[in-house]
Amino acid sequence: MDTKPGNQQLENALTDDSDAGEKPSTYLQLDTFLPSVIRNLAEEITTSMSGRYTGDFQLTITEWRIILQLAAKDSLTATEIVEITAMEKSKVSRAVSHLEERGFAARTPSEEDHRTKALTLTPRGQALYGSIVPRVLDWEKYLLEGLEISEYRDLLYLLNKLQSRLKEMS
Amino acid sequence: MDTKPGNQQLENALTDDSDAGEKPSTYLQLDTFLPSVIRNLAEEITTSMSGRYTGDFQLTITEWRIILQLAAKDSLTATEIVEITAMEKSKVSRAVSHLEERGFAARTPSEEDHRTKALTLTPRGQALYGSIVPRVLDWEKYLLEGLEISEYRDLLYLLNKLQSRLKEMS
DNA sequence: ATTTAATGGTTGAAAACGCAACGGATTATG
DNA sequence: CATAATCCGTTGCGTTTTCAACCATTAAAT
Repeated sequence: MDTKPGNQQLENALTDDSDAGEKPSTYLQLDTFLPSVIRNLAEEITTSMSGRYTGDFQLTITEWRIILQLAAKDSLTATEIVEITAMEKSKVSRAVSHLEERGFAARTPSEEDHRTKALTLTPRGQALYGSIVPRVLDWEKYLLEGLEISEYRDLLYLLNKLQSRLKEMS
Repeated sequence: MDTKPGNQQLENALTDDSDAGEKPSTYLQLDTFLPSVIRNLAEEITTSMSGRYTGDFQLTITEWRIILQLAAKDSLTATEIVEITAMEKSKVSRAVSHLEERGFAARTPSEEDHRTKALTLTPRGQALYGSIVPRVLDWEKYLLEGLEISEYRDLLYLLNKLQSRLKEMS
């Protein structure tokens, strides 16, 4: 049944008598399970909003996320983006390459550390950012009509707290 | 500079004098921008937790998310999963195929509507679920030590409210 | 009834991704 | 110092994802 070779541990777990067949004793309540709730929400947000930059501007979500970071900090290193966004480094690397090819971003080798490169938005990249931001803010405004201002503040606080907790854990 | 043909709209936007060169007037505050905050958080949660099922059990995140849904509702249709998780339908389709090949899930053609198929976990799939859940709950418990119980409740409430808002919007 | 539209799910082809391995640069260790 | 270990970023390769087209079935419209 199992196509991949040599994962006896999997088979052991599955033929283990515990829980097999009946409803497992340890049951996972889905609608209060944060990983699911947050991921589903994130996915829904993305699909709802991404039309504002994928269509006319032909950006992938990954590229847009990188542009957001670069616009906010002016200059960043690839690993810094990785740390902030929790994306794979190869994913970042290739997305930046693509942005560079299209003239939206630039990679400048650092003076101090010759391993790193400073990533920046080109003027063209800033113009792109400037074109997209109003659309996105418009969308955001619409979204936030669903929350009281105090709720918005609380939500950000709690999400940040969770974020800090994850940093502690890793 | 632009490799793709025929997107004059993009070029128009970029050569438009508004915002070009200088810092755009409409600036996006990143650390209070929910799409970024939530997506980064979701990504961090995934990378932190996914080791609990990808390693020994050789499941992709997508497959695990589907298993979670099937375990919670016993029987679901592909589009129902799509609606709940906001994943692409082809993504779901192929992931389910894979789960079926490995004997974890089954597709049973529906009686009423011959277009749909009822998706279920096989006993083997339930056993897999039963093996993973404790690991995941263990991780969750650790994560939630970062929040007060009232905060946890508030967070869920607010995330749900946001979710509802998104449904309204679409 | 017959045609038309909409829905559920699958699939081909191209793009994007994830993992592991790598090369060059720096830091730590003996 | 030399040498090992670490770090930054890129790349090869196999897998997954995406987008659109598609088939089969059901619902709506004329």
